[in-house]
Amino acid sequence: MDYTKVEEIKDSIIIRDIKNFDLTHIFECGQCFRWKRIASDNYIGVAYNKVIELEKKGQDLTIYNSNLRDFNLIWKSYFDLDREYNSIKDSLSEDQLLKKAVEFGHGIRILTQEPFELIISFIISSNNRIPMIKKVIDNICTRFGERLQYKGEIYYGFPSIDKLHLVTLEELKACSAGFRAKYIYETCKAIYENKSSIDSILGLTDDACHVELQKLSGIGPKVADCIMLFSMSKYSAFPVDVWVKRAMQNFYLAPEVSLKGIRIYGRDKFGALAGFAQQYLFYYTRENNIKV
DNA sequence: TGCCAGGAAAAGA
DNA sequence: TCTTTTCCTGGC
Repeated sequence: MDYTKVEEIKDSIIIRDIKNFDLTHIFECGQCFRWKRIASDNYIGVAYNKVIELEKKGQDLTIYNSNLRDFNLIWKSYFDLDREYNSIKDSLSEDQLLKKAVEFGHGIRILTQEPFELIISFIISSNNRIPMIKKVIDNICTRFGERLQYKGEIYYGFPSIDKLHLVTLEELKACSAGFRAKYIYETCKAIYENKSSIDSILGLTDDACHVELQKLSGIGPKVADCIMLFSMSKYSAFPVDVWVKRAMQNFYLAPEVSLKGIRIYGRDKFGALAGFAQQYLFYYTRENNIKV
């Protein structure tokens, strides 16, 4: 457990002595798209149809617009607070490059986000840049999500499958999804018609989950790895995007090794902690703009 | 204007 | 099975 205690104080909760927790590291490491930076120690975002505001002061984290019930039900697992990141970091730091990456992104935590939201979000991420991904997701939420309020501002939750499967291909295109609109449309249909049940995918082993996710339209190896890592607690996933590819080819492998080969090597090298290793590597190489 | 970034699907070898 | 081409959008 990476905190000592939780207190509820009128519409907010305070988590004391929180360890391995940095808002910037968590929200800027490419795993989520719906958090808005107010300041380095202050973010507002929407998850599980709730708006919350986070503020980190010293070693304490305050979650505004929440309560103890939601903390136990949602936020404790969302922020992966029961996990001791020190042991993960110590283990990964035996590798010299990883040691640097871990020091750089010392406050990263892997979130447990909503699987359906992540399936759609990472379909949108394919061949797409982060600002554009955020814009498309925002368009979808604004048009089809539940309307929420906080401090007089309007926010929108991510639409449920019950809502999104009714949306037409044209409406999805109008959200600037481009060629991915068709993938979203088809995947929503498949999930809604229960050809592919999210709950049953959740129960699979990591390898079976990776295979099963790729049966959905618009999901290949990288997107499947992201979904299982960021929403299904399957930590042997090793998403290989252009940044991780650069890092791996630069520091561990020959330049001609394929994406598939890089994934196999990463999972073999880092085992059950591959997903954590990938996150530290991704954040380190992207923030430092390490290319070649 | 043209070119680039960014993964999956479909076509080709 | 592996490799190449096409898809869409915003920014330079």
